[in-house]
Amino acid sequence: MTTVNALSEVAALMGDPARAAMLSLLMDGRAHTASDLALAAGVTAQTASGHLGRMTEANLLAARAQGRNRFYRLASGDVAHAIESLMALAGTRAQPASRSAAWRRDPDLRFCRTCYDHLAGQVGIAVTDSLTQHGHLEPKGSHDWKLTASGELFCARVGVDLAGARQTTTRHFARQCLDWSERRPHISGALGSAIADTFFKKGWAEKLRRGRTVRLTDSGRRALARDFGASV
Amino acid sequence: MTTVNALSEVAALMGDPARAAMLSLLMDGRAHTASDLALAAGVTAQTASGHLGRMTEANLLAARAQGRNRFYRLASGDVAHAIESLMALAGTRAQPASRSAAWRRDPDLRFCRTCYDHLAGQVGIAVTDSLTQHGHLEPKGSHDWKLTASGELFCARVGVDLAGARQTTTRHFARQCLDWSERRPHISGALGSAIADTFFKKGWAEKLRRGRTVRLTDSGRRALARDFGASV
DNA sequence: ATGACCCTTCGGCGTTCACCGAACCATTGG
DNA sequence: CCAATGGTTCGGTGAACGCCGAAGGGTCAT
Repeated sequence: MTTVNALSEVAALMGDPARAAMLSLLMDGRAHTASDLALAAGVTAQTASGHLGRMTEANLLAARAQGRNRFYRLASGDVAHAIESLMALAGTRAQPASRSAAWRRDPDLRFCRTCYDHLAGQVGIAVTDSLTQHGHLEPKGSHDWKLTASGELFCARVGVDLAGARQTTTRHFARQCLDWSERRPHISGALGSAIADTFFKKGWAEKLRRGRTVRLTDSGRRALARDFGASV
Repeated sequence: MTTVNALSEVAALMGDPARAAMLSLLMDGRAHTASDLALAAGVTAQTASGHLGRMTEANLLAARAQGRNRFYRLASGDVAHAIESLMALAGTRAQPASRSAAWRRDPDLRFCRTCYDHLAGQVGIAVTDSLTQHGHLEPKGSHDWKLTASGELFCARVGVDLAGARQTTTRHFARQCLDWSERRPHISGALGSAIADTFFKKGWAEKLRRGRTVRLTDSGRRALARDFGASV
């Protein structure tokens, strides 16, 4: 009974078009101002404020005041994961015709994007597949991965900050996150975040100014081939 | 953006308390009747029908008519995954299978009964599972089974009158029939009837005087273990 | 201070949608 | 045949909620 109410309440929060637009923008993992989110949702500031308050109240968002602005971000990776799962469902809703139409509309987003703080899309899947195929990563249960001994060596060689990822105790270490465009799980959690950080820090990838789209640089493409044995 | 609208639409479907209650019940992975779901949601049959129609339309549920009943189940594991992700946000977990009042009203009926002319209940499912797990039977489409070459040999060895079953041209040969109590398909059609006949002819099972309840004899229990590799 | 900017709270309006009563098919059993 | 059961469709009603205008409280500049 309680669990049912909780399900409907959180789903109803995501079920409003304005709130969904806000959440969609926040899927880039960055913090956005209230007015920025109002603009993205196509509503006035008052309306947006109400939405943001409710979502913060429900622990979907985390708020932080800074000067005159108020910044909102997704409260946790779990929230991003749930949103991604729902998007995966939405992708299967209308099968072939409208799928290919909506599919081609944003090929860059499909190719590489941030999902909260880790990589998603073809690149995210390529990284994950490389790790599993080389035995660095193994499925553990239905929601997690296990980093093997060879995986630890691999991280050290490539420069992934494993120690930093292990420091956070409040967070899942290696999580399976269902990719909405590829429809297969990619690596998320603290490890997924650390891997993404490596990509950004080494200049292998860079976030575009607007949206969740990520551009894979030439050196990133070479790194994928050299270190991961993958091509995209 | 198309993906935003799709997100809000699917989330809004889950956001209604009545629909959430239905989905929560369906998380047990089984198929449930429309009235069962109406009861679980605490709404009338008309209201439930509307909800179920909308969720089926959106490919969240799959419907299958059987006799007077209409069985609904989650359309895919992805749907279950998304629901579970949403439940995780509220810190609660999917509830295990809940036993209704009708469930324990007649344990014998649940154990073994006739469904028209073939076996149903735990025994019917055990027989069907044995055949599929040994590669004798394969799903064909969404309503039929295919009897493999090894399945033909198995029938000959156990004494199922395959030739007689093949004679009837007016009837489906190997049909999937959704089990009322187990909520999974068991074998029906001419082949299911022939298998049941074998059980009755060899004294493995006998129909009780009244009702559809069937009693599995001791020799039937041994035959299940010996010939089918199953235990109930 | 004064204005400009950002955000929130309040109140009233309008649309949406979940709900049920009633009536209408379909299947089954006697 | 008819009665019983399960399910759906239709129409009207009521409440919930998203929306904006107006007003108020912070924060930063000049």
